[in-house]
Amino acid sequence: MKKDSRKKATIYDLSMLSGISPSTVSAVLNGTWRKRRIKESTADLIRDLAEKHQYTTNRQAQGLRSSRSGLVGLMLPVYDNRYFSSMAQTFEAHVRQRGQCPIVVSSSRDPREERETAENLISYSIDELFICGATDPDGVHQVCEAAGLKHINIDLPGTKAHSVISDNYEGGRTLTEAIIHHFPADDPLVPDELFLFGGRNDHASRERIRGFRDVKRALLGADPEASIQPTGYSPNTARIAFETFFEKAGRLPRALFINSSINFEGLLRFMSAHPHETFADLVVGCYDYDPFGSFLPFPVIMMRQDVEGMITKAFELIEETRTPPKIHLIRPDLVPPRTALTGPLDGLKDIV
Amino acid sequence: MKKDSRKKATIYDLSMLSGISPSTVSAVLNGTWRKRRIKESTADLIRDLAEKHQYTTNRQAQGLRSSRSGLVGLMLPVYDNRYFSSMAQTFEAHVRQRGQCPIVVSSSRDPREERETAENLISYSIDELFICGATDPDGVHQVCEAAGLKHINIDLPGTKAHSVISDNYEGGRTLTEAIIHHFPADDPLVPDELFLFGGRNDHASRERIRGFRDVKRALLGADPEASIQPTGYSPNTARIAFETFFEKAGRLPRALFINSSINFEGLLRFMSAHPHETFADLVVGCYDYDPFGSFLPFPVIMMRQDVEGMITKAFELIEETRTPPKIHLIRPDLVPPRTALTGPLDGLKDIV
DNA sequence: CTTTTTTGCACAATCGATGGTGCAATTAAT
DNA sequence: ATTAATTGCACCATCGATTGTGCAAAAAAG
Repeated sequence: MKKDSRKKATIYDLSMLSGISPSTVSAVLNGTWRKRRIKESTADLIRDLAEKHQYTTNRQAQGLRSSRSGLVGLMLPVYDNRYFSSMAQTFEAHVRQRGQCPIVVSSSRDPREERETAENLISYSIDELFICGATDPDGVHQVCEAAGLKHINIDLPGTKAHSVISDNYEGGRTLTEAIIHHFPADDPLVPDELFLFGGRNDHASRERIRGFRDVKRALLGADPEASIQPTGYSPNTARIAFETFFEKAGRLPRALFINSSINFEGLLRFMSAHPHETFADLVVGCYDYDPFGSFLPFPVIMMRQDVEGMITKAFELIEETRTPPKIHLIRPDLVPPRTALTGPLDGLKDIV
Repeated sequence: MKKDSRKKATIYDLSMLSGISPSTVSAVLNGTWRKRRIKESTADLIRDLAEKHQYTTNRQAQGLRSSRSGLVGLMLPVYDNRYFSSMAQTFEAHVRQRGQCPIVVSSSRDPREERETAENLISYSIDELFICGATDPDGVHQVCEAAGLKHINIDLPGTKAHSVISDNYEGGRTLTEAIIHHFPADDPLVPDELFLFGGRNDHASRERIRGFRDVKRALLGADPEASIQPTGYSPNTARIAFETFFEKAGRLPRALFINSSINFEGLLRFMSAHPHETFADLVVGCYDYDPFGSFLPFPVIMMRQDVEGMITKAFELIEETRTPPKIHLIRPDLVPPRTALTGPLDGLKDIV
């Protein structure tokens, strides 16, 4: 009876089997059947049949017709660190809860690749795009705008669409204060013992640096220009910066403000080439949270960005296209050294 | 002239504008035009027009017609740890290189959710599915099989399709040996000072445990049953196991074989509740690599699973459906303490 | 027992791209 | 100058679901 069981059943198959027209089958299965005044009994019949034949709707056909795919895109710079991977995890949970399907891609912080990635996603008729940590959010905006695609910026702000980002200035202040206060009153930090490494000339780095400087000036009385060492977002350039500093100064600073966990990995690389004693009295503040990072042999104070809060806010705002673009700040949390926070993993059932 | 510029141009638009038939336009733009004996000049004309109007093909329509979407799926248990996030990163790179689009989803180690996730991906007519770390790979296989979808298991093996997994037995042996050899000859480890925590009753855990026991018996002469403490793959159950042990024994074992970085996070949670001295002479081996984990205050020996190797092998094998299902083992690498390996992040350009 | 209203569903066009088929016009062969 | 072969492209059905429209049959109103 059934044709090749390898081919999925379609509404036409169900139509043939039941003698009911394809349009009615469709209406029943997509829930619009009441509006179309289909008899309850007819609906039941079709639903049974659909179940029996394991019918699932072909989303390509559905999407073609309705020009909505049920796909929601998230564009990330990279997957492979705790900040972005928890972003992906949280995003996915939200999307699936709305009955849609997440499609997460990375674009390597390259403006051209960002635009091409967006184009590519658009060719799949995605319904919405979350642009996270883009180097050129406004470039991506143009592409989305041209296709009439709803979109929102996360992590790094743009000027053409709403943005939801970490409160980098306040976060930078808080972290800097925590670093300074970590030193005892009888042996306090002095201005040229506290350096900021990492980041580049983007909104997040600028704001964090501004917070860093403001607090440094206020609490330590001075803020030498040289205490800011932007390195880009790469472990390797950060490593080189640490090496260079170390060779010049003969030691690391007593205290480091590291701009991201990616840059922190640069410190790890530096560490692997130097004996443990090099870090005996080091204090690190890192703008990102990584559970293992929190337990290194020296005190590591971390800022956990509120990923859940950012994603939630972004979902609220993505519908909002009437009001002029605005930047929404989400406060990050200070995480003291040796702290293991719970995360998305804790949502899973504990099966042994 | 142009209609709503918010709507993407279609082959019909280009057809109207050029006076050339849609089928010819299509042939030119999808590359089959030589086979269809289209004049070079006609092709040029259409390509110019396509460029001018920023034409991109509608993948839904294309997919509907050809029943191939260009989407390649990866199903993960979770995103949020370095092993799986590097899996996602590596997978994406391979897929994009083949001109396809990655679609990564997580399924929480829940057999039902795994099958439903697969169904959902299938409804998007994905071309291939990589099933990574699935609790019930054979269940997912059934779903794929019914839809005629090519698929392959990674990380945890199934019996119905090819599997590419870490060489858990050899890895387990190597790691156990490394732990034991980390202790000096004048104060060697004794059998009941080395415990294995984490994992559950899955293929990976069983093989690692087998390697652990074999080496332990060979090098230490005995292997008490109690030295294996499966906890499932959750930070919290692992934490509880450490707490329980600690309360009973008054201390942690001198050496730990931890089954995964997720379980290692359970140790972090335990650590946050105990003073630093508790871990003064601890040696840890962890079956997974995390750069920050490698630099904890005690020696941490890690096994890095060869994600790149596994993904590469999986892409080779997924085409191979004639031969009976086989398990392909990929050797992991031993990573000594205080080692910062490079990873996918290093592929990015270093922009400051 | 008509006329009007409501119910229940079928028909057919549509979304955009693809590929088999057919048919002029051009070129080559005889 | 015919016939045969080749070139260049148009036509049309198709993939599967959606939706506006139309039309019988059943029910309600008169």
